[in-house]
Amino acid sequence: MTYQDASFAALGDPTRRQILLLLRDGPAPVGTIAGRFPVSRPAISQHLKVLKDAQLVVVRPAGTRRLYELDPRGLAALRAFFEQFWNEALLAFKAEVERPTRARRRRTP
Amino acid sequence: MTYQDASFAALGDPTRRQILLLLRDGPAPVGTIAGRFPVSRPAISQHLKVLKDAQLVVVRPAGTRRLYELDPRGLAALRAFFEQFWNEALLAFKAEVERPTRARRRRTP
DNA sequence: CGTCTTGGTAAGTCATGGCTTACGGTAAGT
DNA sequence: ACTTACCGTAAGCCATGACTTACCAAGACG
Repeated sequence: MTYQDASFAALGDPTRRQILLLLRDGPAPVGTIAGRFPVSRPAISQHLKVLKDAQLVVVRPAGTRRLYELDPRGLAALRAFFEQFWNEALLAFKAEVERPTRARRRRTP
Repeated sequence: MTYQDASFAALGDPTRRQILLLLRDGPAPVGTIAGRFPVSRPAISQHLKVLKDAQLVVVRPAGTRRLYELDPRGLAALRAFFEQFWNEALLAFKAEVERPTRARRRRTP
């Protein structure tokens, strides 16, 4: 499984998306993150593992705690993918619209 | 469930992402799409339903066939979300780096 | 009309994934 | 050294979801 596949799969879960949104405010330890969600701490640990495997977050040990923060690598990759797809889709739309006016009648003939 | 939730969930499946990539080349009927994948036609129909509910594709009946094509609405929404998230994440990174030089020693004191 | 093509839906199977509790392991504080 | 705080992992449960086959509706076409 590529990192991109893993990233999209990771984004499929609402809790994981919320975690990413939360981490925009800066690094946070597991306990703090878990405190914001109605699920157990191990559940959050598992989500963080998925996000880490997808290169969407990185860990940094700090004493007995582990600080998680956003990983620019995965985020940049996702953004690039979207940007490219969007552009190509736009081209397709244009080509569609500008297609040699086929049966494009005003009023009824 | 919001359209955005539905969109991200829809992107979680590799086959559905492939379908979207395929539809960049323009509208296609179900049979043609199904022919490109190693799964049955009903499976594709179900995937298309998910994509439609997520506003990522639209259907247009054409005789006995149904042409599926990309839906700019959902795609634009996703792109906007990513763009915003990326920008905010960038700000967070900057704030992180430019934080009042805390214990930033050159060489060892 | 009858038939053939096209495709959506129902029902059932099976794997996956998200959750929980229980446990173990490491660093900090006394 | 003993205890406490923090967190990852294992094991098991259960809902969800991706797939199959079977069936049915509707437009094209002789």
